[in-house]
Amino acid sequence: MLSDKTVGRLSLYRRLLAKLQSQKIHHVFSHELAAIARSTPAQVRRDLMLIAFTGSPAKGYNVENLIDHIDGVLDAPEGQNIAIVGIGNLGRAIIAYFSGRRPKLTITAAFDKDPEKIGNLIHGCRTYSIDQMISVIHEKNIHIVILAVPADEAQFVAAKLVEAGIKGILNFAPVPLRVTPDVFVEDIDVTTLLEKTAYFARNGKTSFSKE
Amino acid sequence: MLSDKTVGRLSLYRRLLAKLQSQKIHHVFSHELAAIARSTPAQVRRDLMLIAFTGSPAKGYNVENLIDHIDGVLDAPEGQNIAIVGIGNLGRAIIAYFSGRRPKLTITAAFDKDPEKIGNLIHGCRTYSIDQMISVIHEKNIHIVILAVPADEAQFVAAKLVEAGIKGILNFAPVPLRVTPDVFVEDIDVTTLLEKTAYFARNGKTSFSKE
DNA sequence: TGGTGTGAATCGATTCACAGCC
DNA sequence: GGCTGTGAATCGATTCACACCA
Repeated sequence: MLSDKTVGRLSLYRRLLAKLQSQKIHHVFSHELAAIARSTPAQVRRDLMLIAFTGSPAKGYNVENLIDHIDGVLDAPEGQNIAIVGIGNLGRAIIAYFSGRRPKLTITAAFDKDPEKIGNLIHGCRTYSIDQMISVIHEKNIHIVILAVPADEAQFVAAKLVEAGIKGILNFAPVPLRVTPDVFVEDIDVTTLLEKTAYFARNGKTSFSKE
Repeated sequence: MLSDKTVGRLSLYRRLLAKLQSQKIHHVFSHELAAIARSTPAQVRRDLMLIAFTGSPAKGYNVENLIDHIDGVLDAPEGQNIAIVGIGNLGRAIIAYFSGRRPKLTITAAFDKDPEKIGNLIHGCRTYSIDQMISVIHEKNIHIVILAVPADEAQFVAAKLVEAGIKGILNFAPVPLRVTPDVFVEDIDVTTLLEKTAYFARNGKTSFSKE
């Protein structure tokens, strides 16, 4: 299985390669891809080696083929449906941002506890009551959820999601979720990330210095 | 200098300790803190060792003292002002979220290019034109910026921020920023994180399994 | 010559394991 | 007995360095 870090970089490479493709660039060397991805040539070559993609010393890597190859690794051929819970500013921002961005990942349902919001369409995505969550998740064959609710509701919702058979949670709530071990949780803890930024800005850690 | 990972965990510990404090819990053992932080006892003890905080075998760590000690490591005593660029749904969500949350980190200015938004107050934070950015950043002594603009504007704004002498950027734009090496950049790449969640949800990586 | 693919070396972070203490 | 503090061992990720190729 690929490591967390490698999967993250592959996702980034794919996005940068799509940009190159739109500029009619058809081949790229590891040092070129590394430069735009803020990585190193050796890292790029290692990552591509791990997914068994090969280039040629003469022309480097073929952009189209590499995109297709990464698609083959990262995407489910049949696509994956996603739900989002919590339709505040953050939830709306996320729906707007993802609408139409990744063809194989579609946000197909939104949930909120506010009765005012039930039935609303946001970028074509319908809002349901949290009470309907488990049945809608089953109906729509959803296995991944974006959790964008306040901290004090996160664990309650997470428990329901586990009950509904969810396999992955992208968690924006600043709370370490307790879930069964078969569920993958990716935390986005904005407070911590801001505190880290403040700490390193103040203590002069640069993107390059090692100490 | 503390590592990135350690700083992140200290920020999390502090938040969890504040919760314990509000529950009138005054001492905590490394295995207890580890359990609520989803970490390990050895990791907790190592992190606290790195900031030279000591506990006692009999009672564990004193919650109040540890919070104060982490404050001393992470916070600037005089506080740090923060600006945010880009007042869409995401920008508003972030301002609302941080308003009053960390006393030593205050969002004191917002910037947007939309003339409609200039002058608005959002949770007490005034919106300025991007044209005024450099001078306002100097006036308000801001060294940290949250970047929440669309991908195609991010590099342009980042260049201006570097020019303004910013030392840290929390970057929500899905673009690897090119900045001078004295600037610390923390990326929050939601697309990549969602793709990672989808990949591991599909391939059955659990929070515990190692393979 | 200047790139790829990759075993080996290195580096950093985590975990083990145990001495010392209450 | 069960905890802390920490040197040593381990593990995982990155980087080096070089054989091989066009």
